[in-house]
Amino acid sequence: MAPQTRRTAFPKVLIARDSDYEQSSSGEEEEEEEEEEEEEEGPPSEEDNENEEKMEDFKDAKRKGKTPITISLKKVCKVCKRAGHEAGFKGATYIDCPMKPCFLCKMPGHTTMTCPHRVATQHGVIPAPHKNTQNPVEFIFERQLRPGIASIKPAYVIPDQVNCAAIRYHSRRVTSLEFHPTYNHILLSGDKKGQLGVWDFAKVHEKTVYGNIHSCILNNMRFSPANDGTIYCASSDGTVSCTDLETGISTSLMNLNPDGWQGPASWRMLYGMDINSDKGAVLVADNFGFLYLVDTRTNSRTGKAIMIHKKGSKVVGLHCNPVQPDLLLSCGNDHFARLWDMRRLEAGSALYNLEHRRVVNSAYFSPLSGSKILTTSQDNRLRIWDSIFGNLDSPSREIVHSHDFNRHLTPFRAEWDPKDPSESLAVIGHYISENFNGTALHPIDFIDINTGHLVAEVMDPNITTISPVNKLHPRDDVLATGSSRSLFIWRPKEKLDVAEQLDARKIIVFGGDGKKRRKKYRDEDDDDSDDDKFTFKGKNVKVKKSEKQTTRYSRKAKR
DNA sequence: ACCGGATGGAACC
DNA sequence: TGGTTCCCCTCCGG
Repeated sequence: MAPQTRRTAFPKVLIARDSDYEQSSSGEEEEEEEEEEEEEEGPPSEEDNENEEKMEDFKDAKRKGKTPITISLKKVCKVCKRAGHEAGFKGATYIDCPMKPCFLCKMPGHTTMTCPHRVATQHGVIPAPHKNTQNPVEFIFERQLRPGIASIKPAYVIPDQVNCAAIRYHSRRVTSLEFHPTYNHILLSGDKKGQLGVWDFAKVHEKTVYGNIHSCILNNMRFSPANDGTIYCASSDGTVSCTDLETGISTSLMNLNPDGWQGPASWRMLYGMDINSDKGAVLVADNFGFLYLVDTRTNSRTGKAIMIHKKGSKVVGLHCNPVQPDLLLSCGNDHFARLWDMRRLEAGSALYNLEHRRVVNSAYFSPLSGSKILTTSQDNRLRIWDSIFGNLDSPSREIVHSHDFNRHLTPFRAEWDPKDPSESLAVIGHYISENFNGTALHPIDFIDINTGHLVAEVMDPNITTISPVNKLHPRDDVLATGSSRSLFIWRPKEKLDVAEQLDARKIIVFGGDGKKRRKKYRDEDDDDSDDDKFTFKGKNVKVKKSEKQTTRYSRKAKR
């Protein structure tokens, strides 16, 4: 939204040659030998010296707001523009630029290949300090609660095989997922365009897409606790909607942009949302730091907007404590997650302010006891804050994990496994790719947040896109993934029979696809009716025509 | 097969 | 404080 500007002067031209360094430029070398300290990196290498002059020029031009055009006859790193190394894929392995801090843990001196946090079985563990050992709360916990907690943790069950079809009914990337609270096979999905999909993944072909509820990003959705046929959605169009899933009839409970588009400075977008059934309220928060309450009985806004995060900053997440209805957790772009008492909601009155080094993508209470908080921050760390064994002044544990990509992707959020009685299993997509048998894949990680161990990485050679949106089923061993525009359902491999495993390999992309895309495969004007038919579990479903398409989840091959 | 665009945040000054 | 520029593994479609 920032205004586009044009360069006013022609930039300097630099030429780097393979043999000895020679330079031709647009003319006079003013202030060429101006003193300037090189950025603090290790000792300069041969290549550094060779290119010093060029770098000076580069910086010089940069200072004047002109980016020089570098005509390179020499192989140069695309990241740091220096010779002697090259960042990028070597086969399916990505080689980092050694001049940059580690892309995983952000510390200088090594790359992701050699990062100590990259060891698979001990993924990025920073040991948890065991605090407050003589704390009376802990004493009571040990006396009264510990006996009720199984000492031997049940083995985790990991849904690691795509078993029913991948579906692609969204025309833009998926931004949110929610399982139906009572129907086990219904998955709701929202996308960047504001479309809401309802998918019965047991009857694979049964899907409904509501395209008229919102006009842009569907950021969060929650089922009504009172009526599980009703879903609330918060969108970047500034409205909260309440939709009946049977009829598709939707009402708008609140519209923060009643006057339409008046420019980016006034356009309000709704991000975080949760429902407090105890108070009969839908809580939503916007991109200017404000919280709004909507009464679910009257479907109308109550009270005034409350500033809960830094003025002008986006509040991306809200979560009500599952046990204590008065506790509210929020997180946002001001680098904080904040804990609030619903009875005393006013600017600056948070009970705790959980500090992070970067933007906080999500903050969730643990699903059963509500005593732990799991946050995902753009500094590539998951943090666990424990209100019983720790205090909320600092995290009990930090887990280094690659999820810091920002633009063009839905933000990664670590999600609890709602079925895990020990409240220690979390799932989160992985940004940087790993080399799996020669294919660069972005796995979905299952992490034991008590130990920091990577319990499992789930991936499929046909899914080459990044999977930032993941949700574990509230009752079944099922994982739902939103990756680009596609949805995937995963189940544990050992629970699939042979036929199901074969099915999983056969049927891949089907369903209403974008018309423009389908033109790629046929020229005639088309609607949904003339796709090839395919039988899956006795149901007629539609699949793409070409053989390639039926064996791939995504369109493009990656090498 | 290439390339531009949609985009958000941070680091500059 | 605001305007400007840059940014390391996107992904789609023209």
